[in-house]
Amino acid sequence: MDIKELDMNLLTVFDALFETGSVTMASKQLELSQPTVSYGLAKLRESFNDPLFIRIDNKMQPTPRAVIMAPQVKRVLEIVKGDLLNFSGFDPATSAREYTFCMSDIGEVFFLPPLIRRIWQESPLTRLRTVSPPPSALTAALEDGVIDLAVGYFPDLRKGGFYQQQLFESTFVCIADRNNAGIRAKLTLKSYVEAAHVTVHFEGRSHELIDRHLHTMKVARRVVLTVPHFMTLVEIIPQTDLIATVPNEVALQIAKLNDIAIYPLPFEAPAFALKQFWHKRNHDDPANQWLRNLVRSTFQPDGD
DNA sequence: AATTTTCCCGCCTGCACTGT
DNA sequence: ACAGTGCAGGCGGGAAAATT
Repeated sequence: MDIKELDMNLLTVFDALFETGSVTMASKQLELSQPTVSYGLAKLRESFNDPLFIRIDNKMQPTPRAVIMAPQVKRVLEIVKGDLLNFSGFDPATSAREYTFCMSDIGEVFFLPPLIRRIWQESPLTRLRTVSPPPSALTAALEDGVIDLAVGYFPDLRKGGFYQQQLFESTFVCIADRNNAGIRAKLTLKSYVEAAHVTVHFEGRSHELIDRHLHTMKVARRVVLTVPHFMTLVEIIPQTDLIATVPNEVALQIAKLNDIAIYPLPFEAPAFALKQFWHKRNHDDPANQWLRNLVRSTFQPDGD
């Protein structure tokens, strides 16, 4: 017999009949009508080409074939009930899944170390990968499931079908060499305007925020160098008189790696939100939910 | 070409009844 | 008293048609 010809629901009828020895009792146990169980028994008889249960007085006695089948049927039902229907889908302790994050280079430096610690505490077999696709490709990569989570500043992710959650708010500061000739103790608007600037044009586009802000303030700065990575600043700043306007977290990371000075901007700097983004296809995925909760609790000020 | 909608057929169920 | 059968109604699945 082909498995397609067997109605799996009939196995529960078989099991109830074997346990109760009665069509009526089996129908009560299964919450079906008595004729339904009788019809089910007829189908079982046809499927297995055996009477299976024979009425002797007022009891349905199993045939030798039914006696052999009974423990096998029970095992199948236990597998379905226990392993298939109670499938929670994800256990961080045993999961060996690989997750792909989208982050800027400084995002990797800032977000990854604490995140890796938390992830491996709960899920030691998990593997991680970070990528920095261009903004035009990020949407498709999240949609296609190539990227599980984007963490940082991604103003281009405005299309429908995405969820986002704010982690914290950041603003800008200025970094410069401690012995920068143009700055003494405090950064003034005059020295800011007169200084030579290095800017970072990376895919995350946070630089556009400060550019727009300076434009509305009608403040012109002299940009003499543009680089694609924040990490370049680690070596450039201490070796030149260039200054850079960067997110606060970037400045703190760079200051850890080289001896640089951090100054508040001589004007009110715009704030911007660092968020995590995910596509709706991953919204209900238990593994992605676990990952998002971990990111949230690691970086949200009121997270646990 | 893929997805959604519609329609039809077959199966399941409950009721009523007969058989054991 | 309980198993089994026939019948009618309702529902679901699959195929075909329509739509995007």
